Amino acid sequence: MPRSDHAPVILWFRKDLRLTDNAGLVCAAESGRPVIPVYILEPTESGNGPLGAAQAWWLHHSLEALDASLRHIGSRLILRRGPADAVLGALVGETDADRVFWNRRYDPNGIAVDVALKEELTLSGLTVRSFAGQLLHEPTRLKTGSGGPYRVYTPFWRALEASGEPPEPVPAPSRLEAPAQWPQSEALEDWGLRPTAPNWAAEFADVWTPGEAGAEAKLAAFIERGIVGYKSRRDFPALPHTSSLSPHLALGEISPASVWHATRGLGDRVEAEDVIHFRKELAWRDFSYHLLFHFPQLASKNWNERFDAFPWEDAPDLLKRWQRGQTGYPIVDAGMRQLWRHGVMHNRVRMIVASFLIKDLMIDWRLGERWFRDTLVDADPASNAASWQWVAGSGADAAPFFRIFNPISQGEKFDVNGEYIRRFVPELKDMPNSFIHKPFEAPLLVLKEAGVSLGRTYPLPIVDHGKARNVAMAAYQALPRPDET
DNA sequence: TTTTGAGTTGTTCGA
DNA sequence: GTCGAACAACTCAAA
Repeated sequence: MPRSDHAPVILWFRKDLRLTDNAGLVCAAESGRPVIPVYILEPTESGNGPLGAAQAWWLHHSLEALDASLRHIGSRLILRRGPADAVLGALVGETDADRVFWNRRYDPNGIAVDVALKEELTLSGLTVRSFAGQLLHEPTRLKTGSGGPYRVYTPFWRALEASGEPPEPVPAPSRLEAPAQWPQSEALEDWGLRPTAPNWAAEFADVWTPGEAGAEAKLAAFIERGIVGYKSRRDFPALPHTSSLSPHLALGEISPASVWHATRGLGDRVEAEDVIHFRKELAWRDFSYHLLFHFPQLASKNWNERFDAFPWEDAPDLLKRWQRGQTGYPIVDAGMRQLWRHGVMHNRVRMIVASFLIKDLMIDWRLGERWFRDTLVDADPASNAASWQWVAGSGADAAPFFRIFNPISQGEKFDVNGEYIRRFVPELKDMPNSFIHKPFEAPLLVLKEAGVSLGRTYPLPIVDHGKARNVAMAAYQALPRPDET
């Protein structure tokens, strides 16, 4: 038998750290050849884009989990650092592999690297194959009637719904053939992905189990309990009715198609409306990638250029107070502290804190985007940028400028009993419900009984929301009209 | 080509 | 306390 029939396949893992519903992996397994799974830690300027500190923690544990899963099917994960072309070139030389498989990624950096790499490897005689699986549908699949990309979510959703279900997930292979000799792997510990001193990620492990099994457990729990009443209850940050799948999806520990199909056939137990609203959230993720694909500067430039003239404040002290959860507005502080402690923030609270940074503090949304990217375990280049622009009003299909969240009424509406506040802002835990969202309006006696001393145990508000709102409205109204630019 | 209906997530004010 | 209107105009998507 000619030697090339047994030349190994290199399977390059990227944002698809899973065995189930992994098209590239299945194809490699079915080739009947030895498979060499590899993960490459690429420099930030190439490949995956900047890796935030919180997500780096996650990645460490996810790679550990992936290696363990691979060992169960007779394989293992090879770890290498460096630019993808150099690393793959070296691996090909060391292993005599003649084909490289991967699943496609859709962020602009990743696309650029992959396109160049595919050409380079193909020219040097290798077979390169890439597969879909990071999104429900690839970002070029849905087009408007005139052939362009969608800019409004609702028509995008209708088109997605009308275009049929995403492909059925494919099962994990039961066995991978090992190469005669494993190439060298770097040690995960040497990558320094976890924080050392101070260990700000100490509580992450209480909340999260990175890896495919953790993702499946979260999904099962959500299908069992969370999805019931999802449409209305998902807005309440103290309730466990969001799926918490975003960090798992961000690194591809579970595929969006698997999640989509898991919400089928739930019968009478779950209202159809709840399923639809959950799927619409999955579709938002696709819509964000659709936007990013067609507007690669989504994270750095206003999608709507009119906003280039917005008079952002240069206020590093206020930015720091926001980052630390010391604004004096309890719902904002609770959200920012949840983010710091758990690497995540409830979706509704994200809107509130984002609105506060942009509209109350008039700080550039890009600074908020950057902070989220560094602190969220679910940091995603498309969702993060698209959502910040949505709140700023500069994005596609964005919030109108007059939609300015009131941090007091949002708190009163969605955290009625202050449960979420008490969890993350313990210095307010004894405040009565009537003032927990606005301690600055509480009579002295109430404060005293709750053990709160404003400006000492809990900050005074750093801005007056009412005044700040008027200033922001005026700034938005003063933006040049499109025909004046 | 032109027209038309519609557009994630809110707040405030006045009747 | 409740309710509807105003808060702006713009641009998209499809007929």
